[in-house]
Amino acid sequence: MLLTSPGLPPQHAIPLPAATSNPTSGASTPAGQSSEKKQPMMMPIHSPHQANAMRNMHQHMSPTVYEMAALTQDLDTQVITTKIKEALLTNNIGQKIFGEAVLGLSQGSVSELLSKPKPWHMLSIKGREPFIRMQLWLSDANNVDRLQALKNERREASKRRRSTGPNQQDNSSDTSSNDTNDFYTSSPGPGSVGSAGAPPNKKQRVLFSEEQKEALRLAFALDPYPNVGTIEFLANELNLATRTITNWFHNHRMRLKQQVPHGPPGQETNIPTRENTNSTPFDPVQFRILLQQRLLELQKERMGLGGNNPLPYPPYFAAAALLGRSLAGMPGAAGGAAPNEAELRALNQKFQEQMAGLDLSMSSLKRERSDDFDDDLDDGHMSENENDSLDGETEKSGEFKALSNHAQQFLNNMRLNRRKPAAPQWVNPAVPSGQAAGQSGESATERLLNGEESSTSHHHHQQQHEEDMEQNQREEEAGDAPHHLVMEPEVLIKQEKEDCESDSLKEANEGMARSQDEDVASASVTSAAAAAVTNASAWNY
DNA sequence: TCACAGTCAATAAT
DNA sequence: ATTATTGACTGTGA
Repeated sequence: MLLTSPGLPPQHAIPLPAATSNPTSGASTPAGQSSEKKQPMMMPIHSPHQANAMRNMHQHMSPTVYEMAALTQDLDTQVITTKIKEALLTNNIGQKIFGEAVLGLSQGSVSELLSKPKPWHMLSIKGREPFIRMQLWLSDANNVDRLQALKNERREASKRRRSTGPNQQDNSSDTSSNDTNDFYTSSPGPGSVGSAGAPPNKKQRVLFSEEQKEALRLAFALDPYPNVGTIEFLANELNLATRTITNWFHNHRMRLKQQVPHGPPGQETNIPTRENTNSTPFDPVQFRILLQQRLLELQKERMGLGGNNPLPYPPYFAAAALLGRSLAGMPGAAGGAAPNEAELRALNQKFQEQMAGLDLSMSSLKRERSDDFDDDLDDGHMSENENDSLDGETEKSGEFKALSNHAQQFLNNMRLNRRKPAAPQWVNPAVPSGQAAGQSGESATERLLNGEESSTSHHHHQQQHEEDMEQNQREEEAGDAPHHLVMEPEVLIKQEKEDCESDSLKEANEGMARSQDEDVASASVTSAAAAAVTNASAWNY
């Protein structure tokens, strides 16, 4: 039996560099059923001793972080991160070490978590775990000391290594990792490349040029949920892989949503916000025109003129949508037929009017990567005459001739599929039926844990049916079922509204919370659990 | 296959 | 040296 010691952060994150595939899914997974598990389980368990020692609380092991994350309703992530930041700062502890040792996350992730914590109700259970860990860490008396110790340890290790020559993989202290190693040429998957053994296919992060970014932002403003046709069109225009385009859209959507968590009182920003992105279906012609303008401006700005004004975007979006709507009503535009000059001119006009008051200037004009200005906009003819394309009717013909091809076919596959984004699945409890989450096999467990009384309690109150369940469960625990805690409480916090209702949870929480100190205050994390976890030497120190 | 949530990890910026 | 940003990837679910 392996009791997963609750607080253990997802181990690794330290050792394996590239091997993204992750151990978690390891062997299991028989053929069929995919229903993988994820979450905390299976870790090597250091020290079998004490493991079961403490864990007698009603023979129920203390909740795992996952469970806590699932059962905790409402936690102020902002407060937690503030405390953490403060603690790290005053003790001179870096995000890197904190992330690795406490959260099991990389520096970048920690940074994001700390600086832009998503509100609790927006987090999935998985996403809540780091916050639970932070909370637990905060309530750990020796938290700082331990990290400090670890820090020293590492420093010495690296020092030693440096002086003793290149090889010599430190070792003593489990927590190796460290800077400068990382070449584990292991790069498993693709294989093919590698060969030379030297440059393990690095990741090579492709940087977009300002122009490309601008184009993407524009496209996003016009249609945050582009369909395949649009994606392809963009990929073509910008000379990027479609995969890259979709990645960008995904990332952008997510990151946009992530910020602006405040402003609770009414006031829903009109960020794209999922599906019904009504507005127009994205018109390549329109896109080109707008883009051209943007690029011109961009260029202008680059050449001195610092008329730059920040924040073009949010407003920009609204404007674009607006624009789109008006254009939609126009004859040829988006109609399907290649636009003629008159129309184009009209479009431009419209556009100008609409955009008149806005500031479309680039906010982030910093870091210009040496005027590669037009190299990426395919045929380059984009920027040729910067003599203010608008108004003149000269350049249109040539330019749009080229475009009409794209546009043409584009418009064809357009409007087919416009799939609506799946509903957000925050804390999707569910376990609707079938195997769903659990997968630890036995449904008994699920049922048992699921919903109300779940952990803690079985002594007091209720439940008609569970008598025997209890037993089942016991057996299971004893048996092996490592994960099993996959319980899926009826958290169902379902985004907005009703977010704080689920009484079942409340109950559970209360149950768990009985006794013990309470300095953790603000949080409703069960302090009991916290204590247990804490002294169970949970972290990676 | 798409969207999404989380993360990683290479770079940028401080 | 740290922290912030961000393109890409993995695991899920529909």
